[in-house]
Amino acid sequence: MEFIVKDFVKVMKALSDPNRVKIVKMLQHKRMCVCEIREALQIAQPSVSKHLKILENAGLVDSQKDGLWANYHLTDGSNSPYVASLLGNLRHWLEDEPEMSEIVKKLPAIQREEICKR
Amino acid sequence: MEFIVKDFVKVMKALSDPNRVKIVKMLQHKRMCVCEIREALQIAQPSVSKHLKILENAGLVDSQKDGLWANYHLTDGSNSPYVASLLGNLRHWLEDEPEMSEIVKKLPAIQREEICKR
DNA sequence: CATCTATATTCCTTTTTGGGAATATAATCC
DNA sequence: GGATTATATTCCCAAAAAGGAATATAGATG
Repeated sequence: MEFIVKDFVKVMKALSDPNRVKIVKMLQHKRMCVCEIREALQIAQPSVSKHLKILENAGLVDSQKDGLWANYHLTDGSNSPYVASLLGNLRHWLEDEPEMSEIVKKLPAIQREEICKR
Repeated sequence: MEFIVKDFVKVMKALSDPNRVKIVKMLQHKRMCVCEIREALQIAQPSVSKHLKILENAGLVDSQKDGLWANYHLTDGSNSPYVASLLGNLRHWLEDEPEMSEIVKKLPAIQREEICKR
């Protein structure tokens, strides 16, 4: 498999938005559905869907349908060395960052059943 | 030193443009002035200067004035773990990529003295 | 089948980005 | 000092990106 500049740029672009970086960091902790992410980031649902699509196209995340819900999770990066490396590094990068810590702290309180239905 | 999401995003953004990635890859081979980069990429001089500024602000490159010339070179990445990691990986990433190989092949022929004066 | 709900898509607006022409700046050379 | 030259900056335009409201879609449930 041949990787070209465009593939690399696609991964960099995917990670060059604060909200998308936050999504990746959150998914390190648990798989999440769109409305959970929406609640954590406090942005509109279509925006979340679009961010997820960009991350998916870059090979960073994948999703699994479960009834009405779409559960998003990080990939193993086996399809791209850039994805593998970045996801690996992001395990420790930004781990103690204030903005991230705050969101991660909120995660356990975000329960799908209580948040959706809106 | 504390690194926040914004610092990470700045590095990703800097590397999310094909021309800037090419500049980084070229600088792995030799320090270059603006007009040499301009010749290699075939884009206008102000565009080169602006790309270099973005790379510089992200901590990826630095420059040294030498008379009229500004010699740009890669940093050692000691100011940011993200820069260090990415510059390290980019030593081997895209190394045999067709678009990159072509540019690198042209590098030796690009001589400052013959190219400038335009 | 009608309704509800989670997500995706479309559409529109605002902001950001990349590009180049023109201009400014600073160093060199006569 | 005046001309030349390499680079930086400004300005403007076109394309891309991010955001949300509205809408479409698909699965679940009565």
